[in-house]
Amino acid sequence: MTRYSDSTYHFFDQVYDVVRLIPEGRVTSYGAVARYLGSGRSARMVGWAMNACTSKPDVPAHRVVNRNGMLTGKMHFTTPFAMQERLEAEGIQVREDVVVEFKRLLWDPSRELEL
DNA sequence: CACTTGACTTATT
DNA sequence: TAATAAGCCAAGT
Repeated sequence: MTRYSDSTYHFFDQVYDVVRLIPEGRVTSYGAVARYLGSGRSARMVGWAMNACTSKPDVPAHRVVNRNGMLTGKMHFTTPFAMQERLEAEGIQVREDVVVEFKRLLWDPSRELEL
């Protein structure tokens, strides 16, 4: 198993916790999660964390897309279609690998959680 | 140790 | 509005 530094592992947990809070039928972006976690974390790190979450079925990774609503991570799922299928199963329409009405469905943790 | 890569985003041209 | 550059930061080579 790949080993990560303690700080990195902690960061992974933070990302997973936020992703688990995304309501069904909503989506968020890597950047939104990174901003919510703050403290020098970049969107790339969030994507990197998600890449390691494939073995964590309880993390709704399909609800995390890039800032344009594009399903950039679809190729990392069990099948390239799994991500879109899961989204559509929640009532989220996907067209040309992009979430329809993304702007309306966006769930920004730093705004929705309104700390 | 230097360079490339990547589930990203923002700024600049 | 679209293409490019720059910032990002850990891992892999």
